[in-house]
Amino acid sequence: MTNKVVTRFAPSPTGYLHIGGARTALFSWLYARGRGGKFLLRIEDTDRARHNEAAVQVIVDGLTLLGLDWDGEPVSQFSRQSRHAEVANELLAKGAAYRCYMTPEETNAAREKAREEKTRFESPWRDADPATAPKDKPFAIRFRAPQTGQTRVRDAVQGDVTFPNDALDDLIVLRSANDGNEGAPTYNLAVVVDDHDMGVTHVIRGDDHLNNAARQQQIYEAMGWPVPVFAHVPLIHGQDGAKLSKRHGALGVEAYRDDGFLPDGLANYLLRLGWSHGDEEIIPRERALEVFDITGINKAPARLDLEKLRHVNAHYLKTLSDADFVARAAPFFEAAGHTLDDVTLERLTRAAPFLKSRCAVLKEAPEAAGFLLARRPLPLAGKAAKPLEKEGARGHVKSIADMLAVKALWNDPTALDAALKTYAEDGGIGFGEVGPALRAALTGGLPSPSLGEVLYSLGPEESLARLTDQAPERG
RNA sequence: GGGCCCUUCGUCUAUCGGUUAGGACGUCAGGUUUUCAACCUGAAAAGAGGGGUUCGACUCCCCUAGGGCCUACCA
Repeated sequence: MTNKVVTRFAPSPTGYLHIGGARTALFSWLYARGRGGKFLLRIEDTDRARHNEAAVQVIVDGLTLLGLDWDGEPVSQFSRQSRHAEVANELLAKGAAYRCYMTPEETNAAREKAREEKTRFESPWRDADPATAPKDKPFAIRFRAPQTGQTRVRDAVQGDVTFPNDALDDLIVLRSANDGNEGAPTYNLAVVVDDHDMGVTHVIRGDDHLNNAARQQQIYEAMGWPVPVFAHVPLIHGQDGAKLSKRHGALGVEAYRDDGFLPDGLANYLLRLGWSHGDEEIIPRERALEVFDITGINKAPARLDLEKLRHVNAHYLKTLSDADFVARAAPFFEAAGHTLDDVTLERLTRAAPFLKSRCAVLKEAPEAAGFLLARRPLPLAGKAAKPLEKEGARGHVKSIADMLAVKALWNDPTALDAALKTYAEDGGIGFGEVGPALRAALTGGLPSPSLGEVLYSLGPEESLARLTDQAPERG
């Protein structure tokens, strides 16, 4: 028996993998994997209405997209109902819980009254003589929580947090027939039972669960189970400081992928959001596995900053090999309406170094590759055509086309650049006399890399054709 | 209403009582330059407010203000 770290990610299936959830999943994954431990996935679908295969698939896809893997099959909380009921009955047998026969109306009234009188909500059945229990009325099982004193949660992020017990009333642990879900556990029971049964040692989750931790701890104690280490990480907020919601833009990680963010870029950004390791900004996965620790997590919520995300992503884009970059960008070209035949693919691969430096996200690649994708004859309107209207410009274009047609340097952009420089020098003219005209002829004025790279990317056939298109009319 | 948490440049953050309060994104200025980027250099930019404790507080304590979470037979 070792003290292996076991963490888990336990999202509620909402139809997308929330970016905040993705971050806590990343934290949990890093913490476990960085220590040779296990990372588990559990779906919180205690509520029957939430039990939905499609929503589970979305979460699985989202985690996979981020490069996170988990041990074993995802556990559905829904499938563990009988075990939850078993524990609820054990609690009952121990006297740590009791049957509560209150109707919804009675509960509401009592709750309201307690609030008005600033007292703890109490069920009359807590201390009722079991003999007086009705025979055929529906009942829920309520946890018998301590009425006085306090509960202290030791949190690895938040520190010690103590709650007055009179603020923690007796929660229902197993639902009654008054609810459509008779015999189903409630969240707080299910998490405790599942985390215990799954051997979870570190519960890393959003701090919206900090209050629940106190109630859950009471259940652990009532069952005599060891309490895991809690680490409640702050939620992610939008640019305006309010909790991240739909009006702030994309919530699901899928949306970020669709915008062309890389898994590593997204993960690095998310990692640094609310967690830091000195002045390190670029922390690749391997490094993260090495240095991530709960102690670096901040207590304050962080705001999502798209610009910084783009910057980090741009960095990872540059680390991709040319072929990998093109392969990943391909779907974005298709989506932009470009058909990628072999010739185009080859040109894109040759232009990859330029494209990588110019895009922050893959979605921008088609626009950056505009000069490659343009069809002859290139439209040259207004400003773009100007360099070619200069005295002698078209003549130079023609001469250079002739020169390049016989030179065998098409596999080396720097050699191509050098050849152009040499042409200018030999002619005793400044490069400014020929450069702009060449660029206009080759790219139509679209953003492009150095001329040598333009020629190299386009290849001899297309390059010479574009140049010849702009040669002076032979009359 | 009650319980709990949070508060350093616009944003993410460093600082673990003594620093010219550091870094990154963004912004601005300059450089490079055959276009657009990239890149390089530099600049502006912060301790919410008020009380304490201390020789000395961003750092420790209290109050105020602002923000957030929870307060379900939701998760």
